[in-house]
Amino acid sequence: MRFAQASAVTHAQTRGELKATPVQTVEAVLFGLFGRELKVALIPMSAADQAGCELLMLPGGYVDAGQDVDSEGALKRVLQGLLGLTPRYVEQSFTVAGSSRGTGGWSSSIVHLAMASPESLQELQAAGKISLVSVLPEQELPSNLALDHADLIKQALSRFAAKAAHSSIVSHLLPEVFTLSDLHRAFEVVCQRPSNPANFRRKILEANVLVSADVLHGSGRPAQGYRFEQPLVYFDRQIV
Amino acid sequence: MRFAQASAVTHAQTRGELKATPVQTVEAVLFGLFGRELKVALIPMSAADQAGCELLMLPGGYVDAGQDVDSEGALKRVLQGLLGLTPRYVEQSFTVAGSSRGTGGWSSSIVHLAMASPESLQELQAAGKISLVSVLPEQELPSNLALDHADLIKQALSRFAAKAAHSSIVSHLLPEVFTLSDLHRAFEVVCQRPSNPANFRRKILEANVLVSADVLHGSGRPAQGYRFEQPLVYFDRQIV
DNA sequence: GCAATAGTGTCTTTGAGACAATATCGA
DNA sequence: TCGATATTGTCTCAAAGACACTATTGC
Repeated sequence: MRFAQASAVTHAQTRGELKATPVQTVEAVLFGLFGRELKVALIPMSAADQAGCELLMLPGGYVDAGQDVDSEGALKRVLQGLLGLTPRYVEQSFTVAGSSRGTGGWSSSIVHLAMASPESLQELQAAGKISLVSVLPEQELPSNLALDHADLIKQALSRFAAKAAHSSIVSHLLPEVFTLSDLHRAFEVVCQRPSNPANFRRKILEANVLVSADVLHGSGRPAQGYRFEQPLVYFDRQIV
Repeated sequence: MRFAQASAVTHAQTRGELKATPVQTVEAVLFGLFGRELKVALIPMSAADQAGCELLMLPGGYVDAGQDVDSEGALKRVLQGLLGLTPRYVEQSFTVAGSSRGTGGWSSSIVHLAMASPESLQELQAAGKISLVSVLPEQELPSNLALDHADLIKQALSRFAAKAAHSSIVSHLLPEVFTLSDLHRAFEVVCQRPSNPANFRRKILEANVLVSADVLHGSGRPAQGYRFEQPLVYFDRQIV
């Protein structure tokens, strides 16, 4: 449906009925953290669009110039409609625009970085609404991704990792209250780089951006729970 | 012209003749380095668009879905048509999209970071085609900027500074061959932060990304000329 | 007790910053 | 010669990393 319309516009335009009107979409690279695995939520492409094989694509849709006030608003509306999901976090990441993206004409996609709780994603997967695919280092993404969406995921992850290294953005992969071990694991997974727990602890505490919360009980010694004072803070130095 | 058309689309859409079709433009925040002053090139808004007073705006224009292959290509075409200028460097920076930008409806602008030689900019200014305004720290931008363009400049500069701190991107403000003092000055100006010449020299040379060129003669002791081996390299650490 | 995870202390290495000293040109 | 800028050397301090050690729970 989405991409069928894109080619329709192109046809119309070559016939001269319309001015060259770019198609504009918003897309989400929606991440969830499952233990040490970072996963991306993808939706099946509607049967109308594909030539037989089962293709996956990023959740997204058209901007509605009538009701959307900005791109993040547009994305939230689309995700709500598509999946009934309100992500824990959404931010505009980058735009990919051009006429050779396989959409049949000029199209412009504003790609967003989004995060949701593993519970909500697991539920959607159980309901058959999304597929969760791992984005591990070394490992290739599945080959049945539509258009340039594999590229978009890689780009989004790379920007996510860059921002994660010196900000608290990974916190949105975790519950409101978390342990330092949880936070450390999130940093390691997103930045794709191991680091020393003791040093991590020192650096993050010295940054003075965490406030203590309840003690959390797990499988070993109970750990101090923390929450971030602010939803997003930037550090002076790299944390991991 | 540009923004008049934007409202036309909105009118059409409220009358139901068109689907809600977002307007899409590309814009350049075009920087030039003049000694220790970083300046941005702005063009006068056409008389048709403004209500009397002289407004300035970023050079930019509509995407032409027929001939543009990507946003950087679109921007280069627009700058060539508007100013006869081919910038030394262009890269997509960020996108601003929404319905409350003063353009009379939903519009999406892909903002680019661009750089040109001071000579070419000076020439365009002499020909009355552009105004050059300084973007110094502390100092406010002029108040006669159209729409949200003052914001766009600030955002672009902030991203430029962030990227400049750990990459060689500022080199495009300089001639092909430059001295370490030149390069140091460019880093200081863009990152808006003074740094020690000796330490800068050590760090940039240890990065092993410069190759020696001819010796350059200035007003004191002649300096070794250098060029970058690659057009854009990322450093492990902050350079300034 | 043991397994498992949380948390502390400390040593070493590296890089950042300050700054003095020396070098080489043109006038 | 001097003024101006380039270039080198070295010292200090702070942050990063490695790693051994102790602490507290459940079983």
